[in-house]
Amino acid sequence: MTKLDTYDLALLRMLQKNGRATINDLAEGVGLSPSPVARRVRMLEDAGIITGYAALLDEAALGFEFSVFVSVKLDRQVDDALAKFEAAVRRYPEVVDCWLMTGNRDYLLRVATRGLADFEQFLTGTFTKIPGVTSIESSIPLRRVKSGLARILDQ
Amino acid sequence: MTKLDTYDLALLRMLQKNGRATINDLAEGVGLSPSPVARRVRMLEDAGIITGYAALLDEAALGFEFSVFVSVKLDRQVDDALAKFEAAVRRYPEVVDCWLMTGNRDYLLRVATRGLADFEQFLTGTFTKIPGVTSIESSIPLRRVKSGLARILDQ
DNA sequence: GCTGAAACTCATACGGC
DNA sequence: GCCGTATGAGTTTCAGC
Repeated sequence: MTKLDTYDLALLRMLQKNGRATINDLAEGVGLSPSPVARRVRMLEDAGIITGYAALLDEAALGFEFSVFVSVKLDRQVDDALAKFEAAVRRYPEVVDCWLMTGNRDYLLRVATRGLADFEQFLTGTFTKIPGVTSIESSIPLRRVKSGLARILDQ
Repeated sequence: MTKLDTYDLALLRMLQKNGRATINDLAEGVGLSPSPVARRVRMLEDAGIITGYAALLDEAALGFEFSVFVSVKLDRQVDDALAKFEAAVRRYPEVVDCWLMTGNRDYLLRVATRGLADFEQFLTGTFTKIPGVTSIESSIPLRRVKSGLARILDQ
C-alpha cells in the first residue's frame, strides 16, 4: 500500500460526501487538472481503499422505519454454528449490519423491518430457527443521531 | 410520496449496489431507454428516497481498524444534555454511527480509531468531558460480518 | 410516459513538459 | 507527476408518438 498524500485524502473526503462527483468537480476541488485526478481515483479503487460506490437510500421513506438491535449468543456445542449463522445473516435482507463481538460467540445485528409485527415474524419465523442460536436480546432505538458509513477523515 | 413501481425499485436496487452506474447501464438493466431512467432517478432523488451517493471506503485500509461500540447514559439532571451530546457526537469524526435508544437516555455509538490507545485517549480526553455523560460501557467487535447501508430491497 | 436523435458535458488516453 | 488536447462515452433535452 502506497502512502496517501493530501490530494488523495482530499479526494476521498469529497467522494465520501458525493460519490457521483465528476472528475472535473474533484479536479476543481483539489486544485489539479482532471487527468491526475482520474489516475488517482483509479489508484484508490485498485488499492481497495475505495471499495465501491452506493446510492444512500432513506429507509423510512421506503417503509422500513423500524430498526431493532439484536444481540445473539450461539451455542458452543453446535458445530459450524458461526459459519452457518453468518451465511444466514448475509442472506436475510432484514439484517442490515452484523458484527461478531469479543466474548462468548456473541453477535450484534441491526434488523430493519416495516414494523413490530414484521420484526416479530422475522424473529420467530426465521431467525430463531438458525441452528445454534440460543439467547436473543432486542433493543429498540428511537432515532438515529448520526449515520456514518465509515470514519470521516480528519482535518 | 408517489407509489414506486417495479422499475423504480429495480433502479434503487441497482444504484444501491453501484452508485456510479450510468444511466445507460441502468436503462439496459431495467429494460427502458435512457430518457425515462434519467427522469425516474431524478424523481427518486427529489422525493428524498435517494438521499445521496457515497464512495465506500475501507476503514481498515485507512488505518481505522479499531472499532468500539459504546453505550452511554446521560444524566437526567443536566439541562439540554441530549442536544449538547448529539451536537458533540456529530462533530467528532471518531463517532461513525449513533442511535438514541429507548429507555433511560441511552445512546449506542460506534467509535472508530487507529487502535486501543487512540480510543482511550478519545474516551478519557474528549468523550467523557461532554456534560451529562455518566456511565459508559464499551464492547469490542472482532469482525464485521455484514455491512449494509440500508435495508436491501426485497425480491 | 416511452422512444429516438441531437447537442452538450464528461471521461479517457496520449503527447509534451 | 502534472498539464492540455482530442476522441469517444455518457447525459440531457426535445420532437414525435
